[in-house]
Amino acid sequence: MPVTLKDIAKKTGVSVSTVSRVLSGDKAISVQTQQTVRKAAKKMGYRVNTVARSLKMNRTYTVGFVCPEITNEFFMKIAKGVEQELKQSGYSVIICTSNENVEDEARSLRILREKCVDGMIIIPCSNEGMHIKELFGDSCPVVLADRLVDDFKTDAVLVNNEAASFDLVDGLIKKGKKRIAFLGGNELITSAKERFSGYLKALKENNIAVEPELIRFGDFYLQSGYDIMKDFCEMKNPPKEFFISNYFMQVGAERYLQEYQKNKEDELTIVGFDNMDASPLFRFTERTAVQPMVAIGTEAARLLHRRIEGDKEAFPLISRFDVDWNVND
Amino acid sequence: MPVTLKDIAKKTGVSVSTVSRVLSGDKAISVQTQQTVRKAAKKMGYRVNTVARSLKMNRTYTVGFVCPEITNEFFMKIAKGVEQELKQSGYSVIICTSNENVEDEARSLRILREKCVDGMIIIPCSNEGMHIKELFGDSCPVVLADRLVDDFKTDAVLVNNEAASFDLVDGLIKKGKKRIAFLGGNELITSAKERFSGYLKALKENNIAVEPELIRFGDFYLQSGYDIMKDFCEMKNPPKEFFISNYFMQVGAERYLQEYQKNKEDELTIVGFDNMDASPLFRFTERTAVQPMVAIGTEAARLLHRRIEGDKEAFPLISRFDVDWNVND
DNA sequence: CTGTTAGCGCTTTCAT
DNA sequence: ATGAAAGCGCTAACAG
Repeated sequence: MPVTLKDIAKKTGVSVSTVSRVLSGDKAISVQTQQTVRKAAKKMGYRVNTVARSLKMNRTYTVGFVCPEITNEFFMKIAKGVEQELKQSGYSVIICTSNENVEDEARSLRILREKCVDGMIIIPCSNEGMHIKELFGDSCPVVLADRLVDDFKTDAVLVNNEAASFDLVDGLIKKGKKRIAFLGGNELITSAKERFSGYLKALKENNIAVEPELIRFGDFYLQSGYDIMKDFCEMKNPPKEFFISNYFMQVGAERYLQEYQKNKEDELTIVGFDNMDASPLFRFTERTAVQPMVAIGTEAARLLHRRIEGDKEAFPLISRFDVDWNVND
Repeated sequence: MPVTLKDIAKKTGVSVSTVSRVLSGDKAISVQTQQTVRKAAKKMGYRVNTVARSLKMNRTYTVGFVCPEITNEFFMKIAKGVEQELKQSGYSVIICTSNENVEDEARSLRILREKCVDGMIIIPCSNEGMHIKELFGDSCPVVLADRLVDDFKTDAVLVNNEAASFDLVDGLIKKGKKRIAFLGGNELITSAKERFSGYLKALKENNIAVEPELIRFGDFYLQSGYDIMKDFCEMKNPPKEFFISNYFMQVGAERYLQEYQKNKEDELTIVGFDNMDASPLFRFTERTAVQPMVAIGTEAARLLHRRIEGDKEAFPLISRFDVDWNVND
């Protein structure tokens, strides 16, 4: 049985409230008593029961983080930023997954709601936000990261997707490339949409006609990158330049090329989003826009913290980071 | 303000205890009352407050998961197994990081202890276990994953490291290779030690003398793989076969080779542990032992669950998985 | 400076 | 079948 304040009170002969005061650093206690209590607490191995404290204070010092997939390095870098930042203010983070579907997402949100988290950081798995609004709308602050939802306006932290993908595609065009294939992410998702806009904008500004057969959408995961790259390569007149919307689709695309194109002397070029530890091993990926993943998490955490503390300013606040640039080789 | 049982009681004219009974599925309540209460609860948007429930029941239905680094795909696959499995029994998981140091690990453990988790799954960052024992030793079940600690015997789930690395090294030797370099992980860590034993055993059984200059230990992270590979390649008489102790060190080693050896026609061969999405892009890695990462998590979770439910059988229980084999190309 | 008291929201005997 | 009452461990007025 864990030691409680009562046990310490009994042992030291003071009241429970005095023990509570000492242990929560109340200065208005005689040095004498402080010492006695602290010593006893230490000796008895006292650990505060935060469940009881939370019930009393109506504050759990816990925030929820929901993302589509927990083994995804991109999401976890954001989670790392969140955790690092919030830890400093005494919060812990419960990480939940939506497994890329709205039902699981809603389930996770419900659990977190019942655990009485003080705030939520969500990387939504779709463009739907009603379930978020219903559960947390007016009771607990919510910050979105990486993506927005259509039907719930709240604080969010993202990157300048359109500008970055414009720059990437425009760069290829300036080098004389005109047939640039587009490997998109899940079309429901903000970042996929915005990166596509950037692509279109670059073509338009350079007066290049859109070729619908050069545009394909996947789901931001490896297999879709593999499959789409395969389809492109099997066209009668395959493109040689590619914009790939995220890291995992790059891995898939590079794997396809590695398996089936290794002996061909084609000069293929890939540009796209993000850069991870293994990226320098990619053979065709040339230039990438790299999101400041940890910083996205840190910023989302800061924003959330402000809201938890009661800051009502400029709601909703959408914060956009610029990407960094990476050149391979 | 969230709706409480009291609110529902007031609204429906029954007592708080009746509402509680209905909502926790007690059958000994008139169908009439059940309906009324349920309807009211739904209409008012009632959500149980698990903080209060936990305090009363002395059970939080929360377990802690502590690992050295949250952005590490290997650890997160284990976490995924844990989360998937435990979710089915109504538990949620708080994931914390030790940042690869014992102080942070102890800090995380303390927080989890204060949050009154029902159990712990730990991937320890070193061979030290006293802080774990002191905090949880007799109050709350602890299962270790991937690694053991020296001074605290408890349930654990690992793989057959020695046998796997023996097989890998022996395989190279049988192909006539005699100078196999060893790139080790953090020497404090079980898996690093056991993989080294397997290497030594393979040399010994094949009557090959150990060459100390072919043995180097890193820390299981990319940079150490890079650095050690560099050192090996800069020897007067560099080895051509390598055993690399984990995936991240493989990435580092492959990156070094990619940067500095790309035009040389050396026939280098790498074997080692684990296989991730990007592994097929590795140029030199030939054969790997792949740990069933998700299954390790699942098993650890099952074990923990049994202990939480009070199973005292055969303590401590050490469960070892066999690895799978992967051949590149 | 310290003790007494009340109560956070819930579950659970014990009555009835 | 239902209600009254106690209490989980803690904090916070309010007294003194």
